[in-house]
Amino acid sequence: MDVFEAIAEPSRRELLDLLSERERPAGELVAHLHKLTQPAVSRHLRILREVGLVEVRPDGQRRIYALRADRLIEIENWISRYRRYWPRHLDALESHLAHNQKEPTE
Amino acid sequence: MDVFEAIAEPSRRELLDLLSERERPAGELVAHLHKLTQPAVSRHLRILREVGLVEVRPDGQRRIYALRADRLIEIENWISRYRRYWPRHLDALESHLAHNQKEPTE
DNA sequence: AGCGTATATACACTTCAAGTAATATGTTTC
DNA sequence: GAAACATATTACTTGAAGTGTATATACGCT
Repeated sequence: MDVFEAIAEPSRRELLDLLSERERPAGELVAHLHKLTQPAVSRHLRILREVGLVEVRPDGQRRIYALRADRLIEIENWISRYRRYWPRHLDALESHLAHNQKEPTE
Repeated sequence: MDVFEAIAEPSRRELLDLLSERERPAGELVAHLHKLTQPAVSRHLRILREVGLVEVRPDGQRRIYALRADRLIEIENWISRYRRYWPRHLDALESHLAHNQKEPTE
């Protein structure tokens, strides 16, 4: 699985978003992704680790996960060539962001 | 299927890259993606159309496909929050780009 | 109308991703 | 050492996603 496939799954993007705030133990991540069971989250974390998007270190019984954003540059790499299509969308982007933040999440 | 899932498949990214240069008829796209059969390319084009990343217009027997980059902003949206992790990677990014362009494509 | 071309769709199949329950493994606490 | 805790892995089911082949459909030309 590559970086693009890794982020295609919404749960893994959510994990990355959580870790972009700060490193967290696995259990905390499980608590946030309440739509999934603990084994499901564990599997997603494993995929992210294998792809190189997170790293983990033991802390007693716990496993502390941290973001490792280096390979996300591959996404940046690819998407950057499309930026020229929306030079006037920056305002729209901000509106878009505001709109998303207001919408309720089902 | 959403935008992230759409670009997870390398063939579809390749199609988008080709169309970012200029609009092209379906047959030209098939000719470029020689790893896939014509029906396989047609299915990928259909997925891209359904997700809203390309649009098509008839031109006699041919179908002319064009990029529609608006929804790629969702990728930009998401990846932008990770930019802060590589402030010093811009040079590395350029090196990375150069390296990729030199590598032979299998 | 028939034929050729361009391209979309149907069908059959394979692979594997995603989920859960159960279980295994390692660490800590008592 | 047993029990509790934290979390990874296994086994299994389901369904999605990918492919090639065959075929259908639309258009152009004669």
